[in-house]
Order: sequence, then structure tokens, then C-alpha cells
Amino acid sequence: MAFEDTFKALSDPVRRRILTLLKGGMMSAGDIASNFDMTGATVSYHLSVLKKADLIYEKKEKNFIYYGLNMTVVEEMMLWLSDLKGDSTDDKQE
Amino acid sequence: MAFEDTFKALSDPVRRRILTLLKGGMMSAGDIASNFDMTGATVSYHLSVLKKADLIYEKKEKNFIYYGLNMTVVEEMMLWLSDLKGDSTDDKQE
DNA sequence: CACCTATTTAGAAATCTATCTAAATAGTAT
DNA sequence: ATACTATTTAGATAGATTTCTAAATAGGTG
Repeated sequence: MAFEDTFKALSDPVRRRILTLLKGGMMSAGDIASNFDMTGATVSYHLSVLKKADLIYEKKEKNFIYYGLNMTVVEEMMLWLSDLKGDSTDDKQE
Repeated sequence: MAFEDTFKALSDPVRRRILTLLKGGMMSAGDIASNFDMTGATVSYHLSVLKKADLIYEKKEKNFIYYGLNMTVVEEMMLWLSDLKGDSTDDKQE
């Protein structure tokens, strides 16, 4: 939802790994969870954090929920870093 | 020190604001602290987190400690995000 | 309908984080 | 040496985060 949330979301290694997994295309919650050594409930929690940060979106189909990467927010993140570096391509933020 | 630490360091708004302040050039711990409504000890804690993440470096002079931005790590961060977007300019990480 | 599968929600415990106050360090200057 | 200034370290605490187990939802299927 906010800039703040995006940075928070990216601060956890599990969540970054989820994003990396999604680079390969949409995946169901279960498929994502099978990549980790933790309960589905925990992975579901991480997915909710990523969703709140708008880093992923979901699409329900049958009784599966598929998740996909949302690039828009990643670009905003890069703009912030770019601005920090001094590339005054775009304006300040936060 | 590690990639992990950098993301963690960036996840706090106070620390991001410190980095933004340092965009304008090096500043002493005291000058940085005067920009916040919190004790010097707390700001010192945040500086230590940024330092551990290699996002800033320090330089002692007289009995002041000056802090400056370290761009190298910011670039690594951008590479990670860039890679997530699919720009396979450089290799994977973590 | 009764059941099975996929996923989330709720509640609790353990760990981590941000903040404060008080004390320690260290360099300057008198 | 004593005192002053700048900053950090230590110890404590309130609040946030991650993880688990158990239960709730919700959509298919026999």
C-alpha cells in the first residue's frame, strides 16, 4: 500500500525468495510453499505481506490461488535508490 | 556486511531519511541527530545499523564523527531489483 | 449432501527492533 | 589534571515480526 510497506516487505529473505520464484511465472500458494521448510500458514502470512506491499497480485482459479509479480512497485523502489545516488532523473519521494 | 543487512537497514524510515540527508554531503552524528525528534543514542543506534550494512562510512575528525553515503551498496541493491524485473544485465544474487 | 483439497485466519509463543535513560569513552581546551 | 563536548555502549522495556498449531473458509467431486 505504501512505500514504507514495500521496503519492509523486501527486508525478509523468505519474501525475497518468493519474489525470485515468481520471476519464472505465476505460482499457486501451495507450489510456493513447497519450496520452503515451513508451514503453509507461515508462507501464507508472507504472501499477505507481499500483497499488502503491492509486490504481488493474486488470481483465484478453481480452488487455487495463483500469485504473480507486480513490477510497478519494483520500479518505484529503483527510482528511490536512483535518486539517492544522485540521478535526478525523477523527483524526490518520502 | 551482507546483502541481507542492507535490505533490513533500508526498511526503516528513520534510516532512509538519514541516507537522504547524507545526499547533501557528510554530516556529523550530532548534526544528523538534530534533524530528528529522538535522543542522540537512538540516532547513534540507527547509524550503527547503516554502518553494518555498509550504506555509510565514518571519518573521525577532532572529537566529531562524520558520516557519508556509500554508493557501492546502493548499486548492488539496484542490481537485485533490476534482475527481478528481468533485466538479465548481470547475474543472480542470493 | 458429505468429503477432500487448497488456502487463510486466529491465537499464542519466541525472537527481534526501536527507543529511552544512564553511564562510559574519547578528544579538546582551559 | 579538570572540565566540557560529541558520541557510543549498556541495560531495560514496549511494541513489532516470524513462526507454529488448530480451526475456519471456500471451491470441487463422488
